[in-house]
Amino acid sequence: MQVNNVETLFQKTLQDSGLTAKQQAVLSVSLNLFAAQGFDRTSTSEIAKAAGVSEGTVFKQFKTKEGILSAIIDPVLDHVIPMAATEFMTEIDAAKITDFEGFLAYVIEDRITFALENQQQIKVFAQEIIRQPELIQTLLDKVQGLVTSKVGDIFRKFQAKGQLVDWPVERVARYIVGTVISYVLPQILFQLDANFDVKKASHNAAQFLARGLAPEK
Amino acid sequence: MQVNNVETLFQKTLQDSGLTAKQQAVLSVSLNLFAAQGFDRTSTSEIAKAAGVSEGTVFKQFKTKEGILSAIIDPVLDHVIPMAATEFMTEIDAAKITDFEGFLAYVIEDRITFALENQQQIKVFAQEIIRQPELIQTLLDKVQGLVTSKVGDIFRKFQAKGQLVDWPVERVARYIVGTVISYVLPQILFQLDANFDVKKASHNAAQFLARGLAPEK
Amino acid sequence: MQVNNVETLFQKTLQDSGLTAKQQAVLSVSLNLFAAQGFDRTSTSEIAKAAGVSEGTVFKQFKTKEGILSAIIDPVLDHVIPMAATEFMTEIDAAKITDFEGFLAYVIEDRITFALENQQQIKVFAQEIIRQPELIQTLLDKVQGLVTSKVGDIFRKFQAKGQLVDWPVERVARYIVGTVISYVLPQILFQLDANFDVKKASHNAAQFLARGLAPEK
Amino acid sequence: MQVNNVETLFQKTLQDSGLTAKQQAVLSVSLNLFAAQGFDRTSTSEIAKAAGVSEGTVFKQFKTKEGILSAIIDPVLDHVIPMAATEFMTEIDAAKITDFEGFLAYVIEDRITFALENQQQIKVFAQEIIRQPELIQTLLDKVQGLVTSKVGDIFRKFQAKGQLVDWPVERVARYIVGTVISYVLPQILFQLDANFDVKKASHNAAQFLARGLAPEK
DNA sequence: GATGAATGAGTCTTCATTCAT
DNA sequence: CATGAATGAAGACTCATTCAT
Repeated sequence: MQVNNVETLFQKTLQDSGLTAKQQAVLSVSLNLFAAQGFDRTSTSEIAKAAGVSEGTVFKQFKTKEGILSAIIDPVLDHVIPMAATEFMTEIDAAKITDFEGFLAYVIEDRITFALENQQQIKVFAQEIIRQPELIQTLLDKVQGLVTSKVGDIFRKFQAKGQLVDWPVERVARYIVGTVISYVLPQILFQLDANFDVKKASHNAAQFLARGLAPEK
Repeated sequence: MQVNNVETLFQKTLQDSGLTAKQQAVLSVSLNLFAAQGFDRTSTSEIAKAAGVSEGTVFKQFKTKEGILSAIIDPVLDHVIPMAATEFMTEIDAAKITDFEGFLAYVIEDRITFALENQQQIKVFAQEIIRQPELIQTLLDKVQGLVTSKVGDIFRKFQAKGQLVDWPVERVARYIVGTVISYVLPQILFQLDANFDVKKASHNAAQFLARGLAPEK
Repeated sequence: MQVNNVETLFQKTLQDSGLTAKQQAVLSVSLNLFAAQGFDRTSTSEIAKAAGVSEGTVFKQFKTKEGILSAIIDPVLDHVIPMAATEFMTEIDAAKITDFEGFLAYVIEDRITFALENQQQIKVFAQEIIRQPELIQTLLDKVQGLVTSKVGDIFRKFQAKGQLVDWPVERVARYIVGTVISYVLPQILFQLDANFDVKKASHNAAQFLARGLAPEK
Repeated sequence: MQVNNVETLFQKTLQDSGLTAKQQAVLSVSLNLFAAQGFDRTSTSEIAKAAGVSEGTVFKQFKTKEGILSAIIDPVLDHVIPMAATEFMTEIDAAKITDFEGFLAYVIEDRITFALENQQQIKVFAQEIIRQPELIQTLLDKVQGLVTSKVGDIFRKFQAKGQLVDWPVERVARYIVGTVISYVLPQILFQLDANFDVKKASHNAAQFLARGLAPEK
């Protein structure tokens, strides 16, 4: 099964970025600190100390503190998410998965795993989105075009097969996303459930969704 | 239909609090500023200026900036939410609503309305929860005891009537909450949908949930 | 033996002052707080709270914080010390004490006792003197005229009797004062010696001084 | 004659401290301001302005205002005083000074000179001791071990020679210290005597002490 | 490129003092 | 007289940012 790992991709981005080791340390450390205590509660001197560099170095490359945040968020927005989406879409071979519930189980497990593996970035992103609601539009713009048509195709295929209710794509997507989030968000923001079972959660969610999205009798 | 309005309750709390008009202004202004730009990005001098009081006045009553936050959040935690939950529970007369989907539609509309009317507090709360994950446990503790048994009773009644699948209460609740959130959260955090139709949203959500939570054939 | 108790005198001053009970509480509490933690480190709100009065009351009578200090120090300067000095001088009956060492022992014990009984005022005074060196001149002016002639007379009497070296009054006084202080100051500022024996200390000091101030052979 | 100059030692400590010129200016200026107007009455902005640096610079190095005080007091406690004591002890060659009064005159002049040359530090120290009585214990601990045995030896030598009364070391030391203080303290805290004659004062003090501490006939 | 000392605007907070009730 | 809410100037301290080395 495919497991997207944004961290790896992000780090590869780092290496390809031409940044020195110290600058990469700054970014890496900033990601963790921002995720753990928030952007506003993380000082640049804290970053410098944690990264083992001077305070000047932090600004040499990124100009401002916001610049560090951008350097973390932008590549996610520009490359990681699109790339992940593309890979994801490519890999989905709807033809092979004829069963809608099976499709859901696959997708959900994949996305939950993805999310859990990238808690840090998601946390930073989530915090930033609260402060900059326009970010979500940017995100939607990036992903939507890419995903919509493909997802729409898939949904239509399942609808044609009589496995999916005849609702608009957005509505169907909303319930899927909402259900996945009800599992993922508590897990990411607060580690409530220490022994969280991704497999079981995905199966349960898929089961519920398949029923709720089954076509009218 | 009953519409809980936390704002009214909160302001009543204010009036009963023995706070002077100026102190209430501080709290009121702080709520709006914290919601709009976040706790960390709101300075006490900004609050003082917006409330039309001196900076000393802000601290005379609330001791610290965190104290203001507590004065906003604590009553919500201590009174508003329990009170709202009680009222809500009391009002639900499961006997009258024999139809599960009707029950859901009622509950969902009520809660969406509640949430939309209290965007500010919820936003402040949401931001604070990210920084203080233990808050959610406090919240759960407050509400759970109150809600669980009653909700459990209702669910069991619908299960007995053959309108609700025989899943654990938590699982059923999770899907309901997740679905509601998928409507409410975007609306609160980013005013994406200018002309959001609560009635229609509630109906749709209830429809989907009733199908997903229908008993096995 | 005569024991001057400035505290009693001070409190009598208070009662005669026409101050209300609350105002007296303010002064009394201020004395203790100033002695314990210093003038600068004691806030007026702290005084108000400790005295059980409102913040306004503190200023009603004494106008400023410095005013409180003055209300504590001035009577000491204006009445207590002169009165104590007068009493002291009056009581000394040099004629009866023909022995210089006996005279010293008497005086020293009396003054040490006096000092220990009035640690608070002395501490406040000491702290204030460091900040306002001119205070000591005021103090000297008050006491000197009163004491000098009398002390001078006594010294001259002992010199005439061949029990006291023929040095200027100031020089003799300096050694006496210095020696007494070497016993008293550590005791007042830091309670070093828990079981301090005034009687023995006085006797020792007198013995030493009598030898050092004995006339040349 | 040996003249300890703490100021020089302190400044050497500064130079060895690796502090920049600006930081040294902060310390130097703070010493003078603290001595002149007290720690509590000196604001950090005042220090910054007087030192010709920004307020941030003051805190960059010393973290807190108390940190500045520590940076002034600690080296005195840790290095200057022990060093001065050692030098002092080393230099005393009791063998050469067979006369107890001569010994006293030497010692007293040396210490008075030392004190007068370091008025500032002593004033700051004195003020701080009133607020932190435990400091004196620290000071005693530092010096006592160093001094006691040596001083004890010297005293015993003079006692053996029949030049010093057979009293406990502490008692003898107390009178010497008390007498010296009676000359030094007024001079340091209030510049009462503009043309103070160290030589004469030392001689007088030594003369008095030698008589008071002469062995019993 | 990296350093870290220096900056100064800005933050939270305290406190002596005033004044309407 | 007494109260205590309100004030605002000042205080200690932080922090993003700059720049000479």
